[in-house]
Amino acid sequence: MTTTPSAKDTEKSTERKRGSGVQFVYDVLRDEILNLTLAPGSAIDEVQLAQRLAMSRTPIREALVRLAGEGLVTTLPNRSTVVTNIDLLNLHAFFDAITLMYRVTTRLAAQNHQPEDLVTIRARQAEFAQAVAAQDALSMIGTNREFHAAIAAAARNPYYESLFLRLLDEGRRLLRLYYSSFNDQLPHEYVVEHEEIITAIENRDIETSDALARRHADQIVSQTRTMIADDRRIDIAL
Amino acid sequence: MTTTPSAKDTEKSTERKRGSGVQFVYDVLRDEILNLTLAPGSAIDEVQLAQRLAMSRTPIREALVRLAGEGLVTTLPNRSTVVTNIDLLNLHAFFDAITLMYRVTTRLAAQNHQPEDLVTIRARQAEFAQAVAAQDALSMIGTNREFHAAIAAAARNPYYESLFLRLLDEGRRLLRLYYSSFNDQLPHEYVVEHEEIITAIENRDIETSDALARRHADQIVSQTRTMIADDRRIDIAL
DNA sequence: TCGAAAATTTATGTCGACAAGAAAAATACA
DNA sequence: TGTATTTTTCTTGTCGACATAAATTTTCGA
Repeated sequence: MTTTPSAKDTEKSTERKRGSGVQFVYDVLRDEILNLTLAPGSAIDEVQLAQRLAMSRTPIREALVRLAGEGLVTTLPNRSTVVTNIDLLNLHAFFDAITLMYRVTTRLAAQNHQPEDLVTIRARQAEFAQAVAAQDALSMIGTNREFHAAIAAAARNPYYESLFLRLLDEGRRLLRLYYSSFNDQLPHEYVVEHEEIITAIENRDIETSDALARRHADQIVSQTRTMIADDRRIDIAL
Repeated sequence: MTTTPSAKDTEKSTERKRGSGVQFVYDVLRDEILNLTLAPGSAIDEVQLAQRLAMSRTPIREALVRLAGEGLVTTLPNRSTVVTNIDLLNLHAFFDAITLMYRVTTRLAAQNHQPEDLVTIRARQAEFAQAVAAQDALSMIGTNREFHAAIAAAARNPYYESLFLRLLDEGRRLLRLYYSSFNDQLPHEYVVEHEEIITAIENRDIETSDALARRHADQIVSQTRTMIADDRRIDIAL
């Protein structure tokens, strides 16, 4: 575990454009955190990262500051920065907030969407349906996020959008912990619910959009709760 | 305009603890941005700031990254970072979001507050009432923020809390633009409404809390809208 | 053998410097 | 005189190095 000569080295070392350094580190770290490649609670060594990504510590630190702002890492003063733990005790706050954001963004999408938004939303839904057909649980999580992110974009409210994206990412991390038991027929129900949501948005039916989003969120929340309840053994690992 | 020998130099230069640099810059910049000491749209010169605060550019850049994450500054790639403009065109999104956050945090405070929360909330309310009595518009803005921030803390939902704080700060910046016409009897109404909200929270009356918060928010929004409508001349300055 | 204090090591926070884009200025050409 | 091009200047992005705080190890004493 000292040095990681993994298969994901990124092209040449010196072939990076000026100004892309921070963004690159940010993307890599963010992805590894959300994929649980970097375990919650694990420390992030700046020097090691600098070696691995072949750059100085400066852009790495700036990326870490950014990630800290989004709550993905936690910086202990004068100490190491660690990947933020998944807080199983405050899950109710998470579920409460994400449910509200599902509802609000869907409502506002019904109200404010432009024609091109529906094209994007349908494209995301197609990708989600494809992931479901392929029984690819990981891909489902990702494409489901993008579907709702597209709706949030159509809602035209950057404040809701940014919170919602943050919550969706947090959920992605949470589901990764428990994605093993993803072999029931629930995913197909999600596909149907997505279709209903699209129709409601298209019809600019705000109340129906709200109701559908709420039902959808409740469904997701209760399934996630079940997963967690079924799999308590992981808790002690945190 | 080159060097600014203003009256706010901060003690000696070398007397700063290790690790406090970024936080210090962050606090200074944040305050100056919210007070409009740094005008929206104005560029931030890293070198000049480094000279003024007597430190290297590194901690300043990290503070800027943090501020960018909160939307207070905007970083143009390979270009200067500027204080984020107040977007008067998307105000409806702002009002929508802040109204919802007023409601949600007040609801949840009624539901989740602990005894010590009420002590804090009452203290903040006393400070607000004092600002109103003193006719100090600037202090009203600040103490009003702290009052609602205390309620948000009692709501025990960090997701709502962080969004709400961000919105309250944005509102503080907005009101600064228009705080001149603050000489009517409205502030006293706010004091009364605050008292009613406290009572509803204390009684754990969720629905009343919600209704009061909504009315309070509508009041604030409509007053702000009026201010803006009365004072269009500033728009061209942006 | 155990515990406390001192020394060492490790990693972070900060610094000054250099290089590469972008804006501004200067020059050349029509 | 106006426009295009080159040059200069200026600011940002990145780097390597040093200093300091915390963790770790070592040493000393009871």
